[in-house]
Amino acid sequence: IVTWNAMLTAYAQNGHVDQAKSIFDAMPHRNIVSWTTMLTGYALSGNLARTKMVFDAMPEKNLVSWTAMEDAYARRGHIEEAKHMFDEMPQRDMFSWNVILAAYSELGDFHQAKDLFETMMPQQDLISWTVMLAAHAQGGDITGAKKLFEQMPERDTVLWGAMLASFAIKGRSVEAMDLFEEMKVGVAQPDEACFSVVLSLCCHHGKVYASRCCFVSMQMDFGFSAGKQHYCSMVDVLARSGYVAEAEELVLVMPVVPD
RNA sequence: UCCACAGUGGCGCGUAC
Repeated sequence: IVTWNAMLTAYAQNGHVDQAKSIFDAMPHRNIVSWTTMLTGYALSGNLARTKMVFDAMPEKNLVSWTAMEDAYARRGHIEEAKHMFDEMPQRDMFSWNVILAAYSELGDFHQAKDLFETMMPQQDLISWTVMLAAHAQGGDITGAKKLFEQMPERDTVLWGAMLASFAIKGRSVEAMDLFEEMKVGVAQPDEACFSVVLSLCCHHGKVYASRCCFVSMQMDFGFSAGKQHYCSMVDVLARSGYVAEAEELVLVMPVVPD
């Protein structure tokens, strides 16, 4: 059953929900994991009606399936239904709390999010903090975001990335770059998303040399392979700075399909 | 008791509008 479920997941999470359904029907046995996998498969494909049908048809439900349904509504912007799931579910854990928190944040309902975070949630974890940091930044309160960041007892790469992106999006380039330098000396491990943010920042300011250093360092020092966004920034900054031939060369040699 | 398969966070792509 675990092997069948693993197959199911492979199809369902890669956009082949119809093949997943075939496997689901062909499986000798199905358990709650199989059902929940199908539920998320339909949710990922954007078919909310089918998602709900699976949820209703499940022979048994647990916290994971309730949360998956809650998340499916939240991601389609159906906050009322998501909240309803949340209210109706038999138990709650950090996942279900964070889903509803992220839903308010995503909708730009900062006050609901803040209220939930500060007074209603029984506790908060790193993910809740990251959502709130992003919510502050999204609402333009970069100072509040920074304060949250500095107060954090623990920080992971995603949280650093959220702070970095918040600075970058609000035009606080110097702080963004300082933060990135701090990461690179070993305080935290930057990932591809961090490099994307920094590259687009360098690009935006027309800093060809800095862009190039960043682009090279990402691959040489950190072992990441450049993706479409990274190439896009490099090509952009080169071309805009008059290095049209170099930009063209890069497009020709890059292992990415140009869009 | 622990270990395999399903649910939550940052940039972007895609999808939708």
